[in-house]
Amino acid sequence: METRELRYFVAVAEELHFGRAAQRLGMAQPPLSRAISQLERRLGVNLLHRTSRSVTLTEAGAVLLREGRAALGAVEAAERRTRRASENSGLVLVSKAGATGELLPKLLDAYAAEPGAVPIEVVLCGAGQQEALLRDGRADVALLHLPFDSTAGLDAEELTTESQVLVMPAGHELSTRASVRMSDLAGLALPRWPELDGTYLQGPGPEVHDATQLLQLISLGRAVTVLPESVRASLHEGLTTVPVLDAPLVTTVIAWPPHSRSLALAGLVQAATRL
Amino acid sequence: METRELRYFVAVAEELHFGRAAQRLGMAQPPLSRAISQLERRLGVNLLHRTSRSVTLTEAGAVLLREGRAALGAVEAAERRTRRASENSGLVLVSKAGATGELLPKLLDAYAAEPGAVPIEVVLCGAGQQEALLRDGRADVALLHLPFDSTAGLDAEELTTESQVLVMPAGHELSTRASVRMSDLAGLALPRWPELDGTYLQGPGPEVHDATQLLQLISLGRAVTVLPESVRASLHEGLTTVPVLDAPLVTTVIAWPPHSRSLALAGLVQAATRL
DNA sequence: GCCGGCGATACCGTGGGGGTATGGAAACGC
DNA sequence: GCGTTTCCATACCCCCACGGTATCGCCGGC
Repeated sequence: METRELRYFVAVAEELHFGRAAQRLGMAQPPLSRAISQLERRLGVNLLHRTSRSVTLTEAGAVLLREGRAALGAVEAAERRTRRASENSGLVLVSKAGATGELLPKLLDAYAAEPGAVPIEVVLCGAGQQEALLRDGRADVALLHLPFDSTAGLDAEELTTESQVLVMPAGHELSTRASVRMSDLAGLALPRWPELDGTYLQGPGPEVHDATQLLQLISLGRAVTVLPESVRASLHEGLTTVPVLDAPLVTTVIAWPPHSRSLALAGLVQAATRL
Repeated sequence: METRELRYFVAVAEELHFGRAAQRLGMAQPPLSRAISQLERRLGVNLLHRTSRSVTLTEAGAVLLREGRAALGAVEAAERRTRRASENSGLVLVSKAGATGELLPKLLDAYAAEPGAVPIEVVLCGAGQQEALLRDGRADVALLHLPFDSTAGLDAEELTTESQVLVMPAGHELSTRASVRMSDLAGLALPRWPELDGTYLQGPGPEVHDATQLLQLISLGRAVTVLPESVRASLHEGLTTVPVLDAPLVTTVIAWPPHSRSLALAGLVQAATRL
């Protein structure tokens, strides 16, 4: 199977529409139709249920969509990492915007002080994006927060564990409490984070994709939220916190794609675990 | 990058010889040369140091070899899993030959008794091969033994933990001891297992690649070894064991590629964790 | 200095990937 | 019910790029 065929199939499977998929791929619809049928014939597998009115995935098609995306990611990663290896341009570290508190600057300082340190480029992204960046080679190493992020398919080392606090505007009704429990938060407008596929579940509460955005919404009184206690270091005026006793503990880990330990990466991980 | 180009590069990088690589690929040498230079030009990266006498990898080339193999594995996996999904032919479970004792039959029985169980094909392979089989889609789920195998890049659930015993012929000088320590084994002919790349380190002791082979060598008095205590259930006459007090504990885990939880796989994992 | 080995270059033929035009089936409007 | 629209498949054509053969250029060994 060629990556070209995979790209074609993924486009069709995502659009469920040959015309739009062809447009997205910058080609005409007939060759795309032909390419997909050829792929099906070569695999000996029906990937799509077609009527002249609609296209849907077969079970095998769904498998190829999932596995094909991963394979395309791996190919892209190979390409990007090769390019970067030739430029010798250090490491790319990705973290959620606004979610690392003091840890990230401390890590960067500690690592930079090591002999043989390479430049570290820091990329901040929205929630749930780090894994995709690692997977397709746009990043080499990530700071993740369990249990929100998943380390599935990654190597990881634990760095810190912390409890969580409720973040709210200073005048909020719960702000005078010494502590709260999750049950006290029932009915409050907790923000909704994107799912793995980038969409949002239905529900009350605003849709957010990074911490800055979220904190601003809280300042405006449009939301409250539960976050790791380290955010207290970076709160503006007008926001206050109280501990949430029974919120899950948050573990910050440093994670990287398996089998891609360069010397530089090993040094960074070592510096991180020594913090 | 097309998978064809990747296959070409991997062949050349492994052979370090255009002629042999071309032969392996079933093509003539000139188009291969051209394809590789095109790849280098398109990537904007030098992958090979060439003299008219020899070919070696550049640093970037080494990265592309590593990442390219993984990417090709992912593409193959996509293809195989798609085919298998269309035939609806159950799951393929891989384990080291002779290393699972009672656990494997118990797991298969327990799972088969569940409603909606699919057929499980069992593949037994040599040490250190399971990960490759999972990676390229020839298997869906594996039984691994920590700390010998690695779960890097896989999802896993722990099943059992056990201590290790020394396995030796009945008349062996240590067979009368109630227990031994690792230091007692210094100088004995411990067998050598293959490394991740399938080669063997230099050293005394025979080269082995599965437990059956190993037990036979022990019967012949050509080796002794340290294995998880569950092997005692499957030892023939003439072999005996004593506990090794300070050998690392062995954890058996069930592992699968991340993000490939089919319903059938989820059922199998659940059955395994309930054992 | 000649030969042998190896990678690069030159040149050619063909298959397949991509384009346009059109067919054909199904849903929708009136 | 018939025209219209929508959307995938088919028919046909063109051209590029992939692969093959022949040959060159370089280098090391006998």
